[in-house]
Amino acid sequence: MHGGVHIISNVQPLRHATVDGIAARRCAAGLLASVPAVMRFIRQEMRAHRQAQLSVPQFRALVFVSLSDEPSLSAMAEHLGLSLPAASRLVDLLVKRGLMGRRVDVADRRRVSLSLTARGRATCRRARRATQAALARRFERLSAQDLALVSRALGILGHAFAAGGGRAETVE
Amino acid sequence: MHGGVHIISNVQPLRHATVDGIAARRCAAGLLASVPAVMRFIRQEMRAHRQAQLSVPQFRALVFVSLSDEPSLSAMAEHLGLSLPAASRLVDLLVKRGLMGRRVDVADRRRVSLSLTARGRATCRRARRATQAALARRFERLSAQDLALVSRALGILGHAFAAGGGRAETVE
DNA sequence: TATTGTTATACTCTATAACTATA
DNA sequence: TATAGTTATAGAGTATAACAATA
Repeated sequence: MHGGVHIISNVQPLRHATVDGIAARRCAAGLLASVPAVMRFIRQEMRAHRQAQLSVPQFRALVFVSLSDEPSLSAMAEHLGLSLPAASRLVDLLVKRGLMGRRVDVADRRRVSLSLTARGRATCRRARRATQAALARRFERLSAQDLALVSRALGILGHAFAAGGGRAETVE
Repeated sequence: MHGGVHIISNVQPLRHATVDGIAARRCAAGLLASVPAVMRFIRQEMRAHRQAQLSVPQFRALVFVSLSDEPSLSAMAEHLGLSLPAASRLVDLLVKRGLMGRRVDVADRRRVSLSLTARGRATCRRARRATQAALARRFERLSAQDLALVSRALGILGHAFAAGGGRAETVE
C-alpha cells in the first residue's frame, strides 16, 4: 500500500498495485489456500495418536507453559490469541486430565500460576514427536532444495505472525 | 526414513538421521510452530469482517463449491477432510444463511448436489478479499526477496498437503 | 476503580453411532 | 448388500456478557 511506487503493467493492474503489494497479495492467497489444509493434517495427527490425544490448542497451551516460567492465565491467553474465558476453559480440561497445574499466586492473589505436571511434560513431548514425525514423512518426498526453501519461509512466517507480531516460539 | 543414506555427524545425531530426514524434521518443527498462529490470524480476520462473518470451514466450503461443478456432499467432505456428518451440518448452516443451494440429484437420488447462491458467491468473494488484504498487510513489512521465497514455499506446501496429497486448490 | 479470573450462555466444529433412502 | 446422507449425541473451541475477588 505504501512500500514501492513502481506500477507493473504486464500484470493485471490491481488497486494500489505496487511491486510489494502484488507479491504480498500473492503470498496472502497462497496462505489462504495452503494453511487450512496443513492445519487439518496437524489436527488429525494430534488426535490420532493414542497416548497423547491432544487438540491443537491443548498442545499449544502445554508448549507455552513448558517454555515459560509459571505464566499467568492472561499471559497464556494473549500468547495463544484466546479470550480469557476460552483460556480458562482450556486450562480446566488440562488440569482435569492431570497435565497442568493451576495455583493462586501468593504475591498477587488475583493471578493464577500455570505449570506442567510430569505427565503433562511427557504427553507434550510425545505429541510433538509423533506429529513432527508424521509431518516429516510428508516432507520426505521433497527435494533437499525445496526443504531448505520451505524451512526458511516458515521461519519468516512464524516471525510475521507470532502473537503481537513479535517473537516466534520455536518448538524444539 | 528411506531417502538418503548419508549420515551427518556435525549435527546432533537423530534416530534415522539422514540429510533429508533432518531437513524434513526441521520443516516439521517449523510448521508446528508457525501454522497454528497463522491459522488463528486467518480465523479472526474471517470472523471480524462484518458483512461476511464466515468461519474458516464455511469459507473453505464455499470456495470448494464455487470451483467445482455441482459437487456432491461426499466430494466436499473428502476435499475438506471432514466426516460426512460434519459436512452435512456445515451445509445445513450455509443453506440456512442463504449462501448455498442443496438439491437431490435426479440421476441418483441418494446424491445431493451443492451450488452457491448469488449471495454465496458475493459473500465468498468479499471474505476472500478482506482476509487477503489483512494478510497482505502483514506481508508488506517483508522484503521483496522474502516475499518471493514465502510465495514459492507456500506453493510447495499446498501441494504437499492438499487433500489426498494430490492437487492444491488455488484461491484466486 | 482497575485487574484477573470464573461462570453463564450460545454457537460452531467435529467425531462416532444409528438410522433412512436409494441403487 | 453397498452407497449417500441425515439425525442423535457428545465433547471441544470460542466469543460476549455478567459476575466475583483482589489490588
